[in-house]
Amino acid sequence: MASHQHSDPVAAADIAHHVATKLGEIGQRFTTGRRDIVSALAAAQRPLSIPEILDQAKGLAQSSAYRNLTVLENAGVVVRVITTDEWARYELSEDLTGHHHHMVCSVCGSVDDVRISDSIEHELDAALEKVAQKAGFKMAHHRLDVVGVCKTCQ
Amino acid sequence: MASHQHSDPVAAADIAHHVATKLGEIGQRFTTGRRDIVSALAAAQRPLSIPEILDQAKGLAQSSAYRNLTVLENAGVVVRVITTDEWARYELSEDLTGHHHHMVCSVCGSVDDVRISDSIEHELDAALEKVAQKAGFKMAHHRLDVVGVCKTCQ
DNA sequence: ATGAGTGCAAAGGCTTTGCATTAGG
DNA sequence: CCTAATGCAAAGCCTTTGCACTCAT
Repeated sequence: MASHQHSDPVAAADIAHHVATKLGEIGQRFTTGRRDIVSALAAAQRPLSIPEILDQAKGLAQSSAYRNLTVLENAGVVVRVITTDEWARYELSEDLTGHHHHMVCSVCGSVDDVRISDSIEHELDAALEKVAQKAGFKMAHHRLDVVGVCKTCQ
Repeated sequence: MASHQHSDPVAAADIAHHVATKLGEIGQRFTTGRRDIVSALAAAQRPLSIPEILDQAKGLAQSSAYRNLTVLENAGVVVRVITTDEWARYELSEDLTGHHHHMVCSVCGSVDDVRISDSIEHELDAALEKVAQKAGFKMAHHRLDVVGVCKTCQ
């Protein structure tokens, strides 16, 4: 067993298989449109907005993108990410990418992934669990963002 | 000087004065509508949605609420909070409330304030600053949420 | 064949904006 | 008085939904 470590990300090559399985579990097909979306997200290594996804999944209707992302979210392979941005962003779930956080640029709205040490994650979770319990709140997970100005916007 | 400690919150009684000053700095008046909004936010001790604000600032038009919140945000006394919720929430800036985080209920969307120890905040900032620098990102601050299920929804 | 998936266009819902009116200094 | 602030209603913008068509099983 991997001790207190978070579960490891799925290897890139196995993502498609993993997604197909998860979709199958809720009676959904792994169609071309969904395959394109997952590929775009897997390649990006950061949360993508709908326009960005549509750029890479040429031929996919905007409404289908929204619908498919909802299906993928229900299947547990995609997560809707909230930023200061006007529009929603999506990324593969941490089952596939591993636990990480985001750096959000307050100027251009871009978002990149970052990871911090397990020891700090662990301490943080312990501290949050403590205050959550005190409030009768059942913690599922935490969300941590670095807000600032990206390299390009400085 | 208060060492590494984050700046202290402004006493409740002084909030109005502080807000008036900040508004004055950008050439804005502290009108009745704005006073009502600030009072509602100060009393709530948690981020409020526009509907919640309008409930307490009776007589204020929705459009005025949006406009005033934008003005207050520009004055640096109000912050727009991002949650999983469909609608925006607003709270007084940390200048007034002190540094804190949020517990977001994934069922009903409610949000409550939480605070964790300065030592962990400090460690966290150090770790985030490190990864940010490595990416050429200029960190302004961090944002941390506990996501889970609130007392009421369990 | 037969229902899921897709595209297109229209509808929704929160937020923003235009314009005439009101009020604070 | 004179400009900022407000209310009301219309417009915007991202997102969702309806409906007919297509594709895979």
